[in-house]
Amino acid sequence: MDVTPILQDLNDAQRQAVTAPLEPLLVIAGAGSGKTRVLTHRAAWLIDVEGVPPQGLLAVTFTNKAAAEMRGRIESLLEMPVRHLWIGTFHGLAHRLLRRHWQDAKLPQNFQIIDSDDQQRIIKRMLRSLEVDDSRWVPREIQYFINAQKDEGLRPQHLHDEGDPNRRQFISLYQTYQETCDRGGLVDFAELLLRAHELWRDNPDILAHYQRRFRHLLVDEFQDTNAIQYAWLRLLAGEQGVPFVVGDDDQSIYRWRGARVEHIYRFQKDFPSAGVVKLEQNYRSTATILNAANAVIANNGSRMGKNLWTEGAEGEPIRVYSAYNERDEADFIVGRLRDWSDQGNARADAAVLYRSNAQSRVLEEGLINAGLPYRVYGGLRFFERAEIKDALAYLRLTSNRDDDNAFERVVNKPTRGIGARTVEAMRDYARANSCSLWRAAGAVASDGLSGRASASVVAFLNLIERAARDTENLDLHEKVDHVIQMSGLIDLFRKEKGEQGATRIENLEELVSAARSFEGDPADEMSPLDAFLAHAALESGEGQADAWEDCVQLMTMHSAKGLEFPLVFLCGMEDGLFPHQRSVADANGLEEERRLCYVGITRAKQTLYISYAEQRRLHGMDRLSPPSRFIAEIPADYVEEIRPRVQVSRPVQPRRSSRSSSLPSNGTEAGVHLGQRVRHQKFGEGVILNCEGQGAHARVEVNFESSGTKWLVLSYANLDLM
DNA sequence: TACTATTTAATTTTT
DNA sequence: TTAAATAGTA
Repeated sequence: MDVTPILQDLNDAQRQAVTAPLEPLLVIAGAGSGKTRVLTHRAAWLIDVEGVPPQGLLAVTFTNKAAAEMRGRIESLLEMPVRHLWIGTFHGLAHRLLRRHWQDAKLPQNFQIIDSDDQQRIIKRMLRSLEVDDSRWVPREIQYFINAQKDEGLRPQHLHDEGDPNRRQFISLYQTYQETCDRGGLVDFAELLLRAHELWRDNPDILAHYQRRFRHLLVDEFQDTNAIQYAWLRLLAGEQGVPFVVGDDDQSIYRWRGARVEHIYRFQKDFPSAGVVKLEQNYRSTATILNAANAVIANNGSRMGKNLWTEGAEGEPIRVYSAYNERDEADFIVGRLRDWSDQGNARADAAVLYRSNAQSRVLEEGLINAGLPYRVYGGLRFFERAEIKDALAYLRLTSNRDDDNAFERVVNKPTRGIGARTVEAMRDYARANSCSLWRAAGAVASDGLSGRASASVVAFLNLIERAARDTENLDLHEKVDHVIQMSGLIDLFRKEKGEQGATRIENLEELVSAARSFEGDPADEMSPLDAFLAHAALESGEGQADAWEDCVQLMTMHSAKGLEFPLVFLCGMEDGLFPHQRSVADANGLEEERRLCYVGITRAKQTLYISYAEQRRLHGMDRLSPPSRFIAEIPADYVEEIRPRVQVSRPVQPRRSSRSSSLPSNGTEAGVHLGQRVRHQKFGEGVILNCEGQGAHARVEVNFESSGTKWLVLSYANLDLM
């Protein structure tokens, strides 16, 4: 056996991990240290060298993208397709199990997956039907509570109110929510994991079967596992299993979503024979960037401890820009991006990272003005679009009449004379007889509604029945197409004014072609339609968007995890924004923010800019905030300040001071500072954004309220201070 | 039922 | 500021 292809191009630590004995192993993989490479080469090693059959291997990731990438890389290493290899997300694999063992999992065979949007609708509907005040019991909070419990593996019966009436209400709502889902055969994301765990826990023979089959477990992003995912892995590993887990405790940024970095520390206790390998050699960034990242993260306590290093060059210093305000910051970034692009670099190699999505706005404005193409990550995904969810709701109804969620969504869309009143009557009936809305609709239509309303309801019921019958034997994409045609959605969107409607119709067409290219797993015992619906819920459709023009990448630091760019901007680096106000209160929160900063810094390969604004307009209010404390944690040796920090003075109380003095025409001294309000004879009022030069050549950049930003020579401009 | 006014709240997000 | 959700009106 020639093991060269598997082992060549691996460094010592990587090779140690890949060729480790068949014992549990924890790999601490720093940013850019070849994590995916180790994972995929290990898989190839197990199959090719250790003789593990591909079906004996289970690989788990968090995103579909990571799963697809892993499969692709393993296949190209082994130079063959590995169909029997189970690679997937926790949710995808759990789903697969539940489909196979739906009876033992106590689910109806045609159970359907709901996303968090559906989940929230169900909760709102439940509150309304229970007549619970939704301003006191906020749907979002209830949703969060329910998911948090499920993430911990807890059912309502495991919870105690502890004498707290508030908590009692939450628990009771959780209970009701679960009953609603069970009645409709609906499974939310957390439920997939919880059910899959219970399936194994309560059925030792099934568990034993999978334990025998999957001796080798490969886990990616191990620091992001939540309690139920970890419990699931442990069950599967049992006594004989060989988990190979890869993670980085310094990149754990999803605690608020239930992820517990502690699992990394716990792993060695739960698997005493486990070895540990640290990957610290970085192949991505310059030494300067790595040193900065190391220095920042060193301020966190409770780490495994790790120090990234590189054989590469020291590189450029990190440039820190102190902007006057967010517009100035955007101007600066756009200027650099334009230079980058003008120098012949790919725009897609540049990324602007920020803490919160709202920050993209100013940047976008700047980029539009400069005519630089850009792409903002993190909008609605394909399958989350309203029109797509409408169409899917029709499809769901044809597959499962009892899906109340789908029923409510489209019963009057397009409007067909089934108003709030009628729906209310159906809800009442459904509640009184604990049946689905579908059955309630049938009952109410024949007795209890006005003739007109009744006719409308019957027409709707017939429409769905007819859609189901007519498309029964059609191929999936024809079925999707037909149901969309029959639904009347196309006409509805055609009437919509503006481009919106046209876009929606295009998206519906796209849905048909998504169905055409969809290939379900023939091993699954699901109808192609159910498989497609599950696919739509589990893969929100990131890959749907194709072929982007070469453009600058805008995204949050969270969504940048796992990516890398030659040129990176970290912007909005101000205390209160980053670290975020809501996180600074407790030490855990602050440490997570610091890890996020570590993630941000380590995205950069060559050039890193950090910027902050002295003054920022947030929620319509101007706020002054100090630079992020994380900036000060970067040793000065690695930093080059582009413009020294300028102190912005708080605006004088009466905003318009009556005494305005003329500027001295001979220089930048006395009274000219960034943020100073000035008035120009022609351009009106504005704010100084920038100054440059001295004496007769001194110039200032002023942002005028009515005429935009301009550079003016001080000695000619005759500005009045205000 | 559709459009308009008012209110409210505002990290991060994958499945 | 602004986007979304709700309440009120034609």
